[in-house]
Amino acid sequence: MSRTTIADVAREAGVTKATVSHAMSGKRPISEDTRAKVLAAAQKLNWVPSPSARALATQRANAIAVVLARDPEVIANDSFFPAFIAGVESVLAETETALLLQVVPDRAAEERAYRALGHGRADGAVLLDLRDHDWRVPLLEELGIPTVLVGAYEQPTRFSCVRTDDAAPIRELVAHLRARGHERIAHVSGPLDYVHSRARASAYVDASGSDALLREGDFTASSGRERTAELLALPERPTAILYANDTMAIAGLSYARSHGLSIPRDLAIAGFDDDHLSAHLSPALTSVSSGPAARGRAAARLLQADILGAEPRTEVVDCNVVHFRESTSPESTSPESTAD
Amino acid sequence: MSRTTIADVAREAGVTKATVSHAMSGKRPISEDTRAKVLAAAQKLNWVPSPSARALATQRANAIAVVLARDPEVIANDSFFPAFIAGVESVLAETETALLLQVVPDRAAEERAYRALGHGRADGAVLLDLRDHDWRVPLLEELGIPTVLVGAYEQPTRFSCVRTDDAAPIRELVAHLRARGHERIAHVSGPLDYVHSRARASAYVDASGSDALLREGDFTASSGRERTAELLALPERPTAILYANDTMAIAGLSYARSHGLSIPRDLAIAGFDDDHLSAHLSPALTSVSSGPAARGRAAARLLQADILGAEPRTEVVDCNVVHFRESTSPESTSPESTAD
DNA sequence: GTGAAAGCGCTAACAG
DNA sequence: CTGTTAGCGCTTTCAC
Repeated sequence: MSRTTIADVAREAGVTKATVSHAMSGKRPISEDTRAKVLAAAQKLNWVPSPSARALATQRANAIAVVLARDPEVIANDSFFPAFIAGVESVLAETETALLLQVVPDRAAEERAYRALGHGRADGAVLLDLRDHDWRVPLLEELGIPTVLVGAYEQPTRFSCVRTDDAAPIRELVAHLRARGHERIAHVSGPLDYVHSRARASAYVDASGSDALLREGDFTASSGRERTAELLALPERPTAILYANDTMAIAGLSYARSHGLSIPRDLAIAGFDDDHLSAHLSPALTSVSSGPAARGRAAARLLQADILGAEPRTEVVDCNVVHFRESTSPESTSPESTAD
Repeated sequence: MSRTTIADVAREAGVTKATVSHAMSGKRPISEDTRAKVLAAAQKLNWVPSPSARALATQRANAIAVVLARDPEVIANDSFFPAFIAGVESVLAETETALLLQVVPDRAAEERAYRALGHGRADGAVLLDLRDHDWRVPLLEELGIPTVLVGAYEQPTRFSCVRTDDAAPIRELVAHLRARGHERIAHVSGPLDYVHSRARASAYVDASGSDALLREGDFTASSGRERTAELLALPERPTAILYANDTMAIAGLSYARSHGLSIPRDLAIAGFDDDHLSAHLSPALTSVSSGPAARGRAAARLLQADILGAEPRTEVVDCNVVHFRESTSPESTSPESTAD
């Protein structure tokens, strides 16, 4: 069961390990003759270089990492994450780079995970769900690990960023609802310590002129239900609710319906992230497609460039598209198609 | 920027590298005194062991791999995969094990990826979407890499398996439709070279008594649309269609509707994998929840046990639940809740 | 153009 | 109970 190593290949080809290494990498001139012999030997023995040995010697792992502090459960019901990962992988696949996905239970484990990256477990990291003064940013800066921040982040940083204009679609939605006569428009946000949740929430407050109808959710269906219940119990209940994701929107929709409200007649509803089935719901759900795949691709590209020594830079990926559907507009009735 | 190593810790604690190593792992008796000194030094220097050095020395990577030959695009629109990964991660998180996800463009790259695992890039592999006489199985057996097969596989193997009874829910669906007077029940399957697709298709053929209305799809919305178009163009068109996933079912549903059919009156429709939004569609989609998270957890457990030296074994995770909803039964009208 | 040898950071015999 | 010494498989000086 002992694996074949570079030494085996060298022996088979009648050269030294150094020659094999250079014949494969092309990092120094090799005669056509010996290169052919080496290639043949490697082929014959089915040799692949050991990633850990190479990582140890070069400090390069050919992998990038995503460390998640979220409950794994959330991954399953989130429409952003899978599409984002798909976008990342579509870029990584080109260079046979792997994605190291690590879910950690607590802060200590999270920190350990990032420190381990510095030792050639991965060459870079993607940071999602940033918070204000996120502790991970200075840590990774200190460790000197190439990193890309996905989403809004206010503090100065020398890392690459993938940004989107989170405020625009919210303004657009509020305007759309206003135009239809809605005056009490509520917002169920994501956790407000996330920068992106807060950016959207404050765009909402700006556009609607008040935070009286702002409620904080946590992206789960149950929080969508609960915040909706609170809002609908108000003496002057809202006539429209914007949710920070589709899962909460649908939970809210179900709740409202089970309490006798008709959507969108009695209550208009909009989601965020545009799950691929949202266009097919009844009523079709108005939602904002946030271009997760495009953002994943951008993040992977920036990170790979950074790893290869390019200057970090910020890229604004503007792929937010509001899909207006039945849940906010009684008249429109044909389900639209979703876009990436 | 030079990382702190075990040597730094040893120096700081006034002991040797070996002592540090053993103080951390507990693999040999250490006096309380020195252990405390070592721990303090490690803490002070924020030391984490280098995963690649450790992998090189122990042949253990503390990671397991999932290599995907699919188009990344498919990951984004698949409801099984994210939930499965979430299940896997929920088990791995307990032991700070990472998941190495690698998407490969072609067969050669796929083989290289598996061979690289043997060198301590990962300790084991999860195989999805098995085919008959899948070449990956003998390869991994030869490489001696602990592996778990998810889904049906007919050939003998010494690897662990996570199985489910794929036939039962199909039989149940066919019986359900028969009881409602349907006589021409069609099936749009997944690619028939997948063992699980074929298992379901043949259960369908057995239950329905014929393969005249069996069509092969590929899990994409467009194939759902096309196969539906073919079926509905038949002189005697089916009155019910079972699809191998919800994405195809919904595409079929849209197509049928746009051609003037009412669901379920003119055409009953059922999906598979029970996307978390399917219960909220209109009509709510009858679908089979295949317990992806439970299967992910089982796969991770079996694999970890195998890695630690346990005998491989087959576990039947029976978590298929058919959710009968409006798309197959005119009378039932309240959207049910989904379960894991 | 190629070989020899050192070393990446860790673990695991083997001594004491 | 702890120190010494080899490697794990690769890359990379430094010689030739």
